Amino acid sequence: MGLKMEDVERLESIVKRSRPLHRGDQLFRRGDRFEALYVVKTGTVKTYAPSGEHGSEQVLGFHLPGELLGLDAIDRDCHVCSAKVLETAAICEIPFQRFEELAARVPSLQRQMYRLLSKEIVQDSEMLLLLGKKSAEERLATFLLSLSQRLSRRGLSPTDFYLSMSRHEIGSYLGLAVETVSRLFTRFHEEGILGVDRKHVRLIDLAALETLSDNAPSTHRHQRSN
Amino acid sequence: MGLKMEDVERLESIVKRSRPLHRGDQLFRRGDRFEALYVVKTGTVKTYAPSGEHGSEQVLGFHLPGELLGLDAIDRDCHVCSAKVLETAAICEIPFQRFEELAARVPSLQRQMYRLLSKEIVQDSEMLLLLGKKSAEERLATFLLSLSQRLSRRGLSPTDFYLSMSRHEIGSYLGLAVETVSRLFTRFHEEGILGVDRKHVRLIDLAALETLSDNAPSTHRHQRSN
DNA sequence: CGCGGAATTGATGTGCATCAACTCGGGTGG
DNA sequence: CCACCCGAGTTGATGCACATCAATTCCGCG
Repeated sequence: MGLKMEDVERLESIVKRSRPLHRGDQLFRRGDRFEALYVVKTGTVKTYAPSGEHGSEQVLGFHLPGELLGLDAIDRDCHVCSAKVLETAAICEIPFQRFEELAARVPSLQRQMYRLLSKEIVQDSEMLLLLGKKSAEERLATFLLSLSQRLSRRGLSPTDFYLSMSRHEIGSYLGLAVETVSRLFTRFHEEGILGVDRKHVRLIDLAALETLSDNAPSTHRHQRSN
Repeated sequence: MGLKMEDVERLESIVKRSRPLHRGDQLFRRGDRFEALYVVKTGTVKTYAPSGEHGSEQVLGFHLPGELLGLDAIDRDCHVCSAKVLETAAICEIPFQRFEELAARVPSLQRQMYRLLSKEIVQDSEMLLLLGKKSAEERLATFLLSLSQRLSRRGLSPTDFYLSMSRHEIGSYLGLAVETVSRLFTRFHEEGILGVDRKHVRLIDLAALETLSDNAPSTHRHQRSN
């Protein structure tokens, strides 16, 4: 992380460990006053925002162990999206007020915070590219690879994992209809790229996925060059 | 801004004013070492990243007077996108190293910086919603309204402005083909929502645009509920 | 065991990309 | 100052990727 041991300790001294949360629990809601940032220790959390008025929602992200959420709330001092637990989760809470005071005295922590915020921006812009230019196939491939990499970073299997989100949520996140997501899973399965059993996924042909993810001439597709 | 006068002065003391830049000039390129953040004083700048390998690009944003760019580079210490001047521009440069030192001593500046980074994240997530769920019509309406608001914030006319970007760039930014953008301009024009003459735009029916922007039943459209 | 939401699968429709001319304007050089 | 050119923009015709609609099927759970 680039932090000294003593700094890590100081950081930990202000962190609160929350009781375990369960599927469906809300971590925070759109409009809630901004109190703290959250770090996922185990489990999965999704962030989402309403879209239109007919109750539909846009999934903004999935947060796996080791990942931070709540950064959106700093600007207006209140959350602009909601966060819901998808899979029994342990979450740490970092009171922002106190964190800020600490950061002001610890340059390396400050730096780290800037980096995190910046990384978030970079990731969002990768997502813009995905939504703006990629085909359905490319999107799902990219999504699966992203999960794979993020899990492996935490020492979990990069090829064998559990999708704690529904097909519907995957679709919303990727800008696709549920049915399209379902069909793609089936197709990837048939093509021997992955094994699917309900919510368990086993990535078999990583190389193929990467090819699909970059630019995907499945048959001889029309490039969306825009 | 929420900064005291003296703090503003201290900030200004580290800012460099660059010579005027002209259409086509590069402010920075993907891969360039991260040195500074930039503030647009006048003119317009676009940020973009390559996409695929066939030379096409994804436009990531347009930066108007008063807006900041370069935040993406903090994370990896190098720029992950390129920035090009669209319209003769005056740009201020904020050396990040020195800014960071100053911010560590000025809490209000620190706070402001966090806010800016957070705001960027919020805006990106609004863009995700746009690209993930909105129709072509909604996208263009949203885009025009966004320009309108941002210009008026700077005291410029919110209803009468010049598009310094090409139709192609608008399309890339909104995830649409040039032709679609062109057709929409024509349609909005015919419907009396705006006046278009080449790159000059005059917003006539703001209310209509806002309706279109939120959710657009042009005829009796199919909701993309995802 | 039986209900209900999630997922799959198939049939159909459509919004927008793509392909293809054509026009327009602005710059260049004769 | 006009003829030419070339890239940007417009407009029309066509096709396709994916949404939408419509049944089933498949669990998970009370």
